[in-house]
Amino acid sequence: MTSKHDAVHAHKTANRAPKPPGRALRTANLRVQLAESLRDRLQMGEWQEGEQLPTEAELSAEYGVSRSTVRSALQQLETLGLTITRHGMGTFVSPYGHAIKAGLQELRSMTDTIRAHGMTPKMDYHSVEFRAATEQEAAALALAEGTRVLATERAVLADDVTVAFSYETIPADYLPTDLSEKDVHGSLFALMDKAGIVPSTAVAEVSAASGPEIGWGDRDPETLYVDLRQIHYDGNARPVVQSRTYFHQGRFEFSVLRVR
Amino acid sequence: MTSKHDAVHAHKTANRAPKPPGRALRTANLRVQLAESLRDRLQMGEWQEGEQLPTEAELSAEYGVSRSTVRSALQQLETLGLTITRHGMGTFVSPYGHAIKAGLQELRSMTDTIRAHGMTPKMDYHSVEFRAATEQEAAALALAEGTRVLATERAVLADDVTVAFSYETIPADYLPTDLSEKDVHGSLFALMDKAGIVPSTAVAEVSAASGPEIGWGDRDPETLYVDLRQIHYDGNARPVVQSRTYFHQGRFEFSVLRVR
DNA sequence: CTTTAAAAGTTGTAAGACAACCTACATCTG
DNA sequence: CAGATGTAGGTTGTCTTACAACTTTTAAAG
Repeated sequence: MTSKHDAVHAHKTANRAPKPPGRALRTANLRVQLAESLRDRLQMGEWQEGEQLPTEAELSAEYGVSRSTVRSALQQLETLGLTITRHGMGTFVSPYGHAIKAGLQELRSMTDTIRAHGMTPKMDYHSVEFRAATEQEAAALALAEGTRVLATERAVLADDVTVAFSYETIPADYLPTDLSEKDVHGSLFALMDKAGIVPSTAVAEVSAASGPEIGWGDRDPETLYVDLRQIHYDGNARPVVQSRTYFHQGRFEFSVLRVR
Repeated sequence: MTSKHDAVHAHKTANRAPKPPGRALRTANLRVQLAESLRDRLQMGEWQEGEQLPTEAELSAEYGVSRSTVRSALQQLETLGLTITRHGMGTFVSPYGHAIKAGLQELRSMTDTIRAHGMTPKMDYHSVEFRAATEQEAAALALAEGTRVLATERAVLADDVTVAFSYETIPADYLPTDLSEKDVHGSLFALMDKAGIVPSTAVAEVSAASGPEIGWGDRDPETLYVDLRQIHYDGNARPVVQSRTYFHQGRFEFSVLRVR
């Protein structure tokens, strides 16, 4: 329709470009692109909680895709718990509040998650280092032991308050070849993006933790943390990042939207 | 096709039965029923991790539904992270291990979750009480203040080890009318099921906790807990249960499958 | 043996038709 | 008038058919 939502088709034609062989495709499916577009509009607050979305026919006309594709995208949103579709009535924004905007079930960078909470994110790098993978890391990332990895230690700040300490490990192969320690700042996802690596799934183990060995700088050793141990995978289920993040209890609550 | 998968159609015809008005439908959609059937088969381990599922055409023939419906169900599984579908190749079981069998993102009773971990669940009721809702409870459950609720305190055991303390509140209206305190045991989901209430979504807030006020009986006051505060909703997004569960750190780790 | 081409199998998208469901309004009935 | 009933229009649910796009296998050509 108008210029607003042409990204869907822009991608479609752009995919004819010579593709890097053996690499995970950016994402070919129309329905996935459409779902992402709608998800963005939802998270931008284009529709209120409980409000009805455009009908399938309207979306079909607006995006210039078939109703089948629109239905696929809408069903994806419903499966994620973002919308509720009722036979004969329409599709509505589900009323689960911020869980749909910043729920743990949706894989997003911490930067984005903090923004979704309405705060300003910042990353303070404590250390950045290329080194050989430890045995544990090699196992988690399905690498040969000793493979070079980038190891980072960062403090995550929201509105200039430290909300988490985070430790990440990424195989050096999955980063731009000319990268040096000095170039590492901001979002790690952005770096991997440049090398064509797109995390699409993650498994997170949740537990509680406390103790002086967590983090650095001025802090209370009695502090409780939510300990998130994650492994991120790309579209081909290949592990690409291992991370461990300690969220400062009380400063950054997060939610999970659970669906049947 | 054999009798094995006829449940899908059994439901279809059974839905002609006189429906209780104003009640959330059990689940009308064919695609949802099919997805549940496939999910059950996945969790029963019918296909190994990485293994290819039957093709869309095969499933269509096996279940006697159209390929569109099969696709809808498969896309639902993919959105949940249970499978990966590749253009021109097929649909495969995703290799994310136990996260797909007992991940927090899927709403299941604690009983089921413990079983999915390969352990035997048990509930020890510490107190069961009908009383008026507190202000906080009334707000969380969208009730008039003072509405009668069932309040329970339970210890959750896996293989006879206490893994969590749990506090639940359910509006009395949503339970069988003739229910008395003595009748409350085992799964609360089972009780609500009898009254036609089916939780379909939940929002869970995750944090860490510690202190002597958590739980009862013999225990170390230094113990760390993962604190899960949940509100469960039925298919019409009406809140039906409020709960707060403290998982004993180290005794019951849980995971979240995050999807983009 | 290597390269290229064709074929077969699988998922992705489109279009059209009709069923099932919901709401609102009009109409009938007592 | 009040309540039940019918009807029309809008929306989602399912099915059918067709073809495009992608992957692997097979066959043919060099």
